Amino acid sequence: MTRRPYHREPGSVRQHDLIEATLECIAEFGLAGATVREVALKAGVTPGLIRRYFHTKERLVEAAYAKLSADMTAAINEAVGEGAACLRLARFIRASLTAPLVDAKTLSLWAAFISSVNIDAGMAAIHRDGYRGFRKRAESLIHDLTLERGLAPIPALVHSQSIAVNALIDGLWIEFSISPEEFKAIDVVPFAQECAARLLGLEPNSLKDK
Amino acid sequence: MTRRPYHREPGSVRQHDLIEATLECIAEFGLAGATVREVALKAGVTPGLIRRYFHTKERLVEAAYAKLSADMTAAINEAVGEGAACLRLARFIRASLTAPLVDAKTLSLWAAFISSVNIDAGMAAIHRDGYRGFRKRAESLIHDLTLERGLAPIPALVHSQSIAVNALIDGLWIEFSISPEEFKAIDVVPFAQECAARLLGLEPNSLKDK
DNA sequence: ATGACAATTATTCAAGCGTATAATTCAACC
DNA sequence: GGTTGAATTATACGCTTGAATAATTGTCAT
Repeated sequence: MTRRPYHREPGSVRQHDLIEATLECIAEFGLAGATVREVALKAGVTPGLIRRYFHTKERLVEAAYAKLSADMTAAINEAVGEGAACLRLARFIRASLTAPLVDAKTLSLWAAFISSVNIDAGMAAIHRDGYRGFRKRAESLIHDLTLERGLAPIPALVHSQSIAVNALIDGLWIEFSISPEEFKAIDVVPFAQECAARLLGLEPNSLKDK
Repeated sequence: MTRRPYHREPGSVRQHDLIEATLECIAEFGLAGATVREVALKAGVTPGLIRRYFHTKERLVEAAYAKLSADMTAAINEAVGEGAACLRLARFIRASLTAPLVDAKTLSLWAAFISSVNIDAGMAAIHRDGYRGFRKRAESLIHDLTLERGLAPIPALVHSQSIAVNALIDGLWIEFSISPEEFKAIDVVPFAQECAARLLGLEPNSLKDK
């Protein structure tokens, strides 16, 4: 048996690699398959480093969830960009319903983490943070859109509209991520944009981004 | 150490108890926490019985997923009942968005199973069966509703409408199951019924069941 | 140069896992 | 009323797990 070559890396790189390896392991083998040995192997290090940088496996998994949540948020934020509210909302819908967000592995990861939200208080806290941001962003887009149409935003109405649009997007995201082959016939992005327009009482083609 | 009293039960009772105990364990401790010992303890039997009735733990978990899927389907089917299509669809929405379907533990279970659909072929097959039935039922309700309005159902349109309504319901189901306290201000059933009416191009109050 | 120290690897440990098998219990049959 | 056999319990086994600790390596200040 030969000793693994000793190789130093900055702590931030090690943490990043371990988190990424954890996400890959969970996506491939499930939460139970993300063992310290498997994660370390995939990250190209020794299991002891997990203890060094995350103290326990539990904290590593929490960090991985936080990373996934942040990555998904960032992907959408980046896609939304600047411009008219109707255009930003259309881009918001597009980003939510195309790769990399729509992806079987991403859905597996999301489901694995969601399943532990009711079990683990730490995971629940991470979930709360990420999800609230997601909802608030949709709400602010719809708020801006209302202003753009020359109407006075009624907070309660904006709130409920954002819940409806978010639910529609979430549901489509799940269905298309989990069984893309079942919905081949539908072009999900324009379809979702039209549905959202209906929910908001807009003309069907007012939420296109292309 | 005292020997557990020997108590015979019909095989069907044993299977039912073990499946129920498995679901409880997964809801409480996650998939990884549903060990043969914990499940047997909760079912009031000895771990050996799992092997006897399900051969492996894997098959027990698959049976538990099938049971959850069947239970959810049955709860909705029972609630839909008979009557006018608009009434049945309204009841379909109500049943999907109230207890026992809307429940934190049910969501935990569902997420745990979904997270293993991409990993385990057996789970994928069970998922496919259950989910297809769910989609087909919504589709047939919308089909009947179209006829009821005196229109000729266009298959592609019915199909896409059912996808949209299903997505809306799924999304609301998840949001309300996972954080009911965040949406206290909204009466989800009439809200969902109005949203579905919008998606289908109906008048807002045409999908009420009460 | 070298000694201290942090980073990394290697080893060890007790606990818990799924499974396999052996030992018991009870009811039904002849 | 023994006997057989299925249902149940109990025990044993090999393996994997997360964690703890020991051994090693390289860097950097002095």
